Amino acid sequence: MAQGNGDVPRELFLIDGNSLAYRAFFALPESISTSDGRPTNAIFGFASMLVKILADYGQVPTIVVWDAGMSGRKEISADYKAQRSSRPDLLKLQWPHLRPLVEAFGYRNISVEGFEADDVIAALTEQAKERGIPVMVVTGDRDAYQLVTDGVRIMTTSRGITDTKVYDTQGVIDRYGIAPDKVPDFIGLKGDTSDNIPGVPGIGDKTAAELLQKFGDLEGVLANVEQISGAKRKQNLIEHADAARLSKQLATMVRDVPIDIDLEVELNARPDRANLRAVFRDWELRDPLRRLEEALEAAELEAIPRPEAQDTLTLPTKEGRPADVARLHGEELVLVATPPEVPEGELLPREPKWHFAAYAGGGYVLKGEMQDPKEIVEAAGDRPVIAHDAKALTEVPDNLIFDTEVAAYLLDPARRGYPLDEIAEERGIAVETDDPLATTAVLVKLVADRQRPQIAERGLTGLLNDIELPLVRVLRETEKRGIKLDTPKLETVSTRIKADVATLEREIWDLAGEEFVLGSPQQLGVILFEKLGLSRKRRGKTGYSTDARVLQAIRDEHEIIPKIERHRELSKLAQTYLDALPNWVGEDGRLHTTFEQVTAATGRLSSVNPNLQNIPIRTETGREIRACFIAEPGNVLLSVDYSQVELRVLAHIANEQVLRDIFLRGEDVHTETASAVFELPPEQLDVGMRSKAKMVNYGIVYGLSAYGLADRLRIAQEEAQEFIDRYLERFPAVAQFMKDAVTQAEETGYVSTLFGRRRQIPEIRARNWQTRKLGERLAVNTVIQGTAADIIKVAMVRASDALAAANLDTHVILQIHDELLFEGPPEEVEQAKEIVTREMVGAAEMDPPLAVDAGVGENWLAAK
DNA sequence: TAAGTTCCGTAC
DNA sequence: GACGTACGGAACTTAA
Repeated sequence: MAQGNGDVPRELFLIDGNSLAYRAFFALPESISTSDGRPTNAIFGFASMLVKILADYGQVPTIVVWDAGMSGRKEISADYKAQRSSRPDLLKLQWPHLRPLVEAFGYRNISVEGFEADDVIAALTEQAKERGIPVMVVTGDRDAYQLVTDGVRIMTTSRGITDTKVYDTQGVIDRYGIAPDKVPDFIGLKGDTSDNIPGVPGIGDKTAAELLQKFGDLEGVLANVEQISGAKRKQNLIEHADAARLSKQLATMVRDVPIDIDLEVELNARPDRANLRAVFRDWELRDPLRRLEEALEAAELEAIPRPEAQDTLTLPTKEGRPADVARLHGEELVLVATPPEVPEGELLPREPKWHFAAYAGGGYVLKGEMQDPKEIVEAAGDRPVIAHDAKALTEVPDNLIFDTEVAAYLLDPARRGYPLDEIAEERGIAVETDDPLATTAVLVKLVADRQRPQIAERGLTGLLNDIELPLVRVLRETEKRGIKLDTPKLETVSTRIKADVATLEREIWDLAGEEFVLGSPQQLGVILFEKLGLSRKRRGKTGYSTDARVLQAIRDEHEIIPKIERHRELSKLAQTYLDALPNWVGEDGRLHTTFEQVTAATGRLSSVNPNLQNIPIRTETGREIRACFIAEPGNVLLSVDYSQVELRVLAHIANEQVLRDIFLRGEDVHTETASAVFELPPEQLDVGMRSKAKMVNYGIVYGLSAYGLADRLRIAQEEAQEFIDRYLERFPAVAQFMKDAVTQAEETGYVSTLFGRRRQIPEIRARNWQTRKLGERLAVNTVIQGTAADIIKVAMVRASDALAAANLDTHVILQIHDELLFEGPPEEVEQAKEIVTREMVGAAEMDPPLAVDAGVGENWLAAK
């Protein structure tokens, strides 16, 4: 097996096939069988155990060893394993299928004529030890504890078949009170009923361990029998001394079995997935199959990043200036940079120095200091650049051809983060230099080389090159430009709102009869539901729920409730926006958010520090806050947002003609949906019908459930289900699309957007019903939300490019999922609007086509 | 005291 | 528990 220098080889699993098969057979009811009546309890248990090992330890090299004789023990004792000679019929039927099962896992079956499995295991363990390969012996036989030593562990099954325990040397001592090498002496004294080894009568676990601790080994015990207390025990030891010696002999594993096997070859086993699934299906091992799929997927994720060989790469570094990157030979230049450290207690160092490192694949890494990250980016010129989170360089290189963080995101968008050392380590990449930053530079190069084929295999190249990488620069420019906040206006709003909040607080305290922390749901719950005795609705994990829906439901029960609702609304706006936003204003009077490109699992962007994607608009006070986002004097804001982009995506992907026609006719989609579902002309619909239809439309996008819809529509679950059924009847292609998305997730483990973005959905194979249902919703929602995300990303790049190409001074300043906000001179806004509309509508060819609404204003509210 | 969790609410 | 994706503030809990 290929191993890196100094790497510990992977643990070799040696499984006692006979022991495991018997365990499985007796542990599970004989009623377990296939639908055509073939018994499968042993197969089920055996397979479950192998899956369990796969799940817990990954694709470990494994050899399953079978008995092929008695290792000469019958000659020693005619009674040895006497009761096992009659293998039950039901087990006999299953026996021939166990070896093929093992092979399907990619594991090796071994038996040596004339020898028992545990002796073969003992011999293999010796061989492995000589080669420094750690071993895990899997067996139900206690004899095998004698093999345990440094680098050799034992896994035993207890109660159920897959309920396992692992013992190392200390584990054996803790469990039995003796060292592993004394196990034969131990069994010699106490016997082993399962193997018909007699031992000494009256001596069990405790006494055997006690005697061995005192006298060392069996011979020591027998030699000192006079010192042993208890007349009966002494007599038994004397009378059964020879039986004890014989028992010890039987329990001692033979370690010199002649085996011709190349362990190095065995260490590379790989499961034959198709065959494995077929075998599991054939034996109708439904539950084990589900766990198998989970384990295979996990093993796969582990297997991809863990390549065969990876030695630690050691490289020298050279000090230099940014301009020296020109001397690095190699086409692609890796750039990394870290900002100046701010010393404790100081605001800024006197001479802020960035550190940089650059590497191009040659014999050394360039490292050095600079005043500004621009220096290194400028020095790179138009040379192809690779980085990990290029946006963090503050200046995006002209020719960014790869970004390891973005690539890692495309490969697995549902992860929480992509630290370089983590994604390198997963790929078995190790680098050493004399400088951490230089090491980072080399890691980026090696990781990129690993990721490129993975990106290509999964069809993600276009998404990366045409969408995500160009977007990096656009996002960075958008962040830099920022958006102006009308701080004085925000201040006046803030003063007024805070006064209102204070007034409300006093009024609420008066009504409650005591002062309490209004912001504490816990305290509020006590006041409302215990002191005032209002009707309790839902309970959370920790107490009463006091959320907006609960408050609304009990609004008429007490005059305190509307005040609390109002207080909630205003205090929320005050602390989240009015208080927080001014602190983020830069020296230029503008807010500069950071767009996270590798955070949302669906492909959406997110916005942090501050989050400018959740600025209020729905309530009146919220709209006042939104109006504080303004254009620079002399400029205007242009807001262009997609109209019903997700439902259009749904109509397109699902190929749903009825829904498509609604858009083609240009009608209001929710009204038309209501009309279709309620079978009424639009003019006969009441307001409630449209809002219900709207909720169902959104529900579909989110992966509708009857419960969720019932909850939101405040109707019975049955009624909600009926409503959904009618909807899906009217839009049958939508129903089909949902099924297809779920099926794809089940079969492949992931779903894809229109642009090929992938998201793994492990939830779909969960054992837990709730989690599986969640997986189904994720499958549906990710396709729609993800495709919409792809589209606006394309639009953002296209619009930005087109505005620049037209020499306009209008620039994008925010992206809010389905909306792009621009700022520019009023005299060019009409042209800008045309360009942006054209580019957004043209971002994807769809049927129905994309459509946008545009607005212009001095502030964001007015522009919407 | 710091870090993590829960609840809640804002956006799309 | 409970229809998707986010971020974040405050209260509260737990660890050190």
